[in-house]
Amino acid sequence: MNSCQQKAMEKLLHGRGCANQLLVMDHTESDSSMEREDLAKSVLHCFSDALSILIDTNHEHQDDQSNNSSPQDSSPVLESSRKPLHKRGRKASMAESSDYHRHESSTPIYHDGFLWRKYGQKQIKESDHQRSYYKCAYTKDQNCEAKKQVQKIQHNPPLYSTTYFGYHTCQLHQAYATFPIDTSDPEDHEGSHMIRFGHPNTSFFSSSSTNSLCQHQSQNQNQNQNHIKDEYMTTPDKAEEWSPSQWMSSEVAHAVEAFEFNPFWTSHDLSS
DNA sequence: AGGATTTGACCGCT
DNA sequence: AGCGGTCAAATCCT
Repeated sequence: MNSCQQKAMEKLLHGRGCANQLLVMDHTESDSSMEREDLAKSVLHCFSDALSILIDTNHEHQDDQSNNSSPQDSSPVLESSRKPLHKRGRKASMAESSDYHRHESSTPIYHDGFLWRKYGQKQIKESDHQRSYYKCAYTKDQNCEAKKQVQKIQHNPPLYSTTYFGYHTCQLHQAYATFPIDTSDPEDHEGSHMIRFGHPNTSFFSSSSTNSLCQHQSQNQNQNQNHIKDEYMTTPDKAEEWSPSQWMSSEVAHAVEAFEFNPFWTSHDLSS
């Protein structure tokens, strides 16, 4: 897979993360409707970005072919992958980096499908609000260099800017795919505490007996999963009630249909 | 106790 | 020199 395909895949995976978040939100909470809309917009944004990348890549590929360039030169290399990272101090401005994307929303995006660890907060000049710095929770474990910055940019109405830098090389997204799917009797949960999350129709479970990555994730997403557990384990008949169009804008619902979007696609699915 | 967050210091870039 | 990104010790939280 070349870097642009990987970039596009990352966008799609991020979109999936947002979609997951969207799916697990308590849609009975009226005050979360704005956040749902913002997440839905993020999903659309990610799809648009992925499409743009793929279209651009296709054009570049065609250009390369017309220029008779060698096949190994046809994969554009991300600028960031060439830049050496300093151990400490300011790099070339992150916002000047080519591989970032920015979302603006009325609520800060804390839960976007990835696990983040805050590593700094700073008052930015000519801004009334502080900027928070996050890096992927698997930075050390898996050398994942994805980062994000969250900053309130407007007070009334509240507006938050979330900027993502770099790409997840961690296996978190694959952990979703490696959660065991329970094919046994749904009543038989002996020895493992099954937590169902995501789309109620997908029989998608996390188990306390899965690998450490999954455990880590399930510990750190307690808030999410607890309410999912509460909602879906106690009311299995919710499956009948689920409909994307109920709490997605029609725009998003159409996009999901158009993409035949499945929030549990794996990176393998996306790359094949 | 261990992990996450806060916060002041440090560092490189402009 | 000032600014912004990062580090790491201190502190907080569970």
